[in-house]
Amino acid sequence: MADFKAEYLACPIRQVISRFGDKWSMLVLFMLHKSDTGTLRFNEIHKLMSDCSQKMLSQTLKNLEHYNLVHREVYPQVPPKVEYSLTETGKSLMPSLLSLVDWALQHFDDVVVKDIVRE
Amino acid sequence: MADFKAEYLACPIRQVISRFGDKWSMLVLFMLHKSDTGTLRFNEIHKLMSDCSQKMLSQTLKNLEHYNLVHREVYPQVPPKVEYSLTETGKSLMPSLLSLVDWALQHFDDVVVKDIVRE
DNA sequence: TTCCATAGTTACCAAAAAGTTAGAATTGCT
DNA sequence: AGCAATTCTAACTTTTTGGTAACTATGGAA
Repeated sequence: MADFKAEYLACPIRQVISRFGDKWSMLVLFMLHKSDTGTLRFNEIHKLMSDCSQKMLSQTLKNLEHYNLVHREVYPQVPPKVEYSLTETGKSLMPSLLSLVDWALQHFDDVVVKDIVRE
Repeated sequence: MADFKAEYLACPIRQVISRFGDKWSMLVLFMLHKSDTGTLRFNEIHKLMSDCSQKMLSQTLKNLEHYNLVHREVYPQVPPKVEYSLTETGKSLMPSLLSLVDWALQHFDDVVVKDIVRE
């Protein structure tokens, strides 16, 4: 997350990658998209992505909220309840993201199996 | 680049991100796509992406070749000449990638200016 | 003979990202 | 008093990524 002035002049790809190209962001967006109700609580997301630590999930959600892709709704209860959902901007990213997912599924053999078979 | 068995079971997003979500891969693909002839030499790419070091460019190209997104053609000359181009698989990724670029352009204000103005 | 160009590689170091573990905060329940 | 539930945060460590600068190979040209 550095050098924004340089990126301002550079390609939009750089902007996307540097902000959402981390290990978990796109996966979180996808989970929210797939959810029936459109919302998920912190622990629900965590269960869906159990290999993501609480810390990383929290960090990822904060980042997505900062960039206005995810909305965070806090209910003043004890124990706390926080619901996450996609914003309109977040929703607008989904077609592109799903397109990437489709590509990955179609080219699974070219790209993924290659690494697994190697062992 | 680890833990492929886990990823095999996981979401295709993970597969894409873990392989091409680095700082330079998508940018290289985009440059090859934009090229008139469809091919670019090492130094040509380097000039287009001058803030990418030789080492990183070399590494990135090697990775993209490994995953069959980029074709590497060596001409046995001195000084050496090596031409890079997109494979069919590489070309097939472009619509999704361009869709992401469009999204970034459309949501520039929501996402990018935010960081720049902050200073 | 020394230099040039091209396409890299290598060794070393710094920075960033991610993981682990522990614990904070709240309040009702037992 | 002690515990449970939920959503985090802090301190620390490890892993991964990226950057710099110097070096290699080749054969023709000056």
